[in-house]
Amino acid sequence: MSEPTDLTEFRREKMQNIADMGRDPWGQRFDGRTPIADIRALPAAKFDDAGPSGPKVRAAGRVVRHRTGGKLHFLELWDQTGRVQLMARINKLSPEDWKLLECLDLGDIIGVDGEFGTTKTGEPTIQVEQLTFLTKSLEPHPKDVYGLGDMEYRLRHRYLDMIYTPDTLRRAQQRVKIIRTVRNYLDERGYLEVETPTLHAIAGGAAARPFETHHNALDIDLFLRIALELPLKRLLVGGLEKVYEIGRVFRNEGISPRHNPEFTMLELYEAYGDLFSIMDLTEGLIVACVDSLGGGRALPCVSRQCVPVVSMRTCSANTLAVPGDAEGVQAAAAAAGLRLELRDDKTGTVTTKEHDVLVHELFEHRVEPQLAKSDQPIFVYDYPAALCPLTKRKRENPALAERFELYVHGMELANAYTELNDPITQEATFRRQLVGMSEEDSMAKMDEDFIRALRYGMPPAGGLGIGMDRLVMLLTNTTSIRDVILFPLLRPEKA
RNA sequence: GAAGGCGUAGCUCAGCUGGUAGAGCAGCGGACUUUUAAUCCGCUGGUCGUGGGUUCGAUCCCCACCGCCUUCACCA
Repeated sequence: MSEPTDLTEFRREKMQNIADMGRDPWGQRFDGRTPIADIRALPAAKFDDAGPSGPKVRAAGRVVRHRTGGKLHFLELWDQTGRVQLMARINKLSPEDWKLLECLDLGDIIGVDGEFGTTKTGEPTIQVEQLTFLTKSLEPHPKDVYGLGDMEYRLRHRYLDMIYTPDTLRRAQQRVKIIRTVRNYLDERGYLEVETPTLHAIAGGAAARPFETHHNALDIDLFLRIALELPLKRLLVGGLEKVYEIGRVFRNEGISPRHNPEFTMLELYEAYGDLFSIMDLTEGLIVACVDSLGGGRALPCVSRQCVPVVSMRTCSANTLAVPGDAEGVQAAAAAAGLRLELRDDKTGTVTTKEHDVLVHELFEHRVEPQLAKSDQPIFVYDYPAALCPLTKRKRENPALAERFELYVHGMELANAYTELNDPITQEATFRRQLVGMSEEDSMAKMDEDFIRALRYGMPPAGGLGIGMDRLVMLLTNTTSIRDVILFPLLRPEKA
């Protein structure tokens, strides 16, 4: 990548010096080390050459600081659990190890054996007695005290970001905890985790542009999945009563602080449930995730009483003061600066937007910003049915769908339905969606097999989708999805 | 896809209506056995994102391109 500079030349020289001493610059197996966090938890007394010695420890890690002196060096050793100071005194080391010490650069990986204790100033420290060289770092490391400022640099050198931006590693570890908590929570309640295909012949289950690919042997075009929904519902037909999948989905759309082209989704289906049983589950699940990180429940996401359940209609009416009739909505939409017409760029056709679409746009433009101001998580329900093709309609009002979304700090965190299991209605909504769809979107073809599966009979069910990346963002208090995805998509560097 | 901002040493950043670049840290040499942003003395380090243009002269002004960031659009 970068051309050799003087800085790397010096490191190469030192690598050669190490090899000339008969040490391996690339190291060997190193058994019996203790994680630095565990070492720091040991009882530590002040070093005393005359008195009894402290516990002998072995640690391995990366040198992230060093303060050299004539016959006394201080270093800092870093591993994934933390940092600890090393003290190297010339009279405690063999002459060979002292020579090796003088070949160390920032970023080298070493193993140490020594006594654990504290220095004069009380700093927990390993007094090094034996030094094992494990890996030479040939690239100059950033000086960590100022941190890494440039986001592009951090993303293109994520490995350095993990070492020198403590939050990056911490969040990666918290992400693991959260996902494991979700699995445990669901497993304990009898949900089966399954894996369904990533390559789909028809990209269904959501309305997003898919990535396209091609299978050579079958000579067919395939799509990376945009949702997990349709295969999982087939499993409900097949008799699995509680299923979930945590998997990567791919959407060929814009990149933003809340969107990455590939992201991790939880989808879950529960036979004989509905959106309210799912609401309970969602709360329990998220609370379990909050608790898994320790640090208490900073978010008021504890019980149903604390979580307002807001109807989209009520919400719209309160915030916008419009009646539920079509004229009122149109007037409010116009006042909000929304376009009332829909133009198809390909055909040039101009059509009036449907009432339901306008309600939804009003919601997004006028109500969502209000939700963002709320400290409380909010379940929003009573979505216009036209916006929810996979959702069962309310029996008492078929214009509304049995769907809720959970908003936290204005971010859509979860999306749930009472699932539509009526194949006749399902086919009709699919057909309605496909009418007038542009050529570009025609890959969202009717999934005939899914309809067929419904005709065989899918039990009434509740379903849930949670964007895991956004959940991690929420629980780790970050505002960019790039902070919770270790390798977000970037344009490749030029050669 | 649109608008705005940014790109200077290994890292973090200065650089004044245009006179071919500075600091701290890192690095190199030296001193130092209790430092922890160690300190002290000396030194090195740059195709100022890339390519054009204007100008006697461009890091600075103009154009194009590349990359990142922010907002918007897309994302039922």
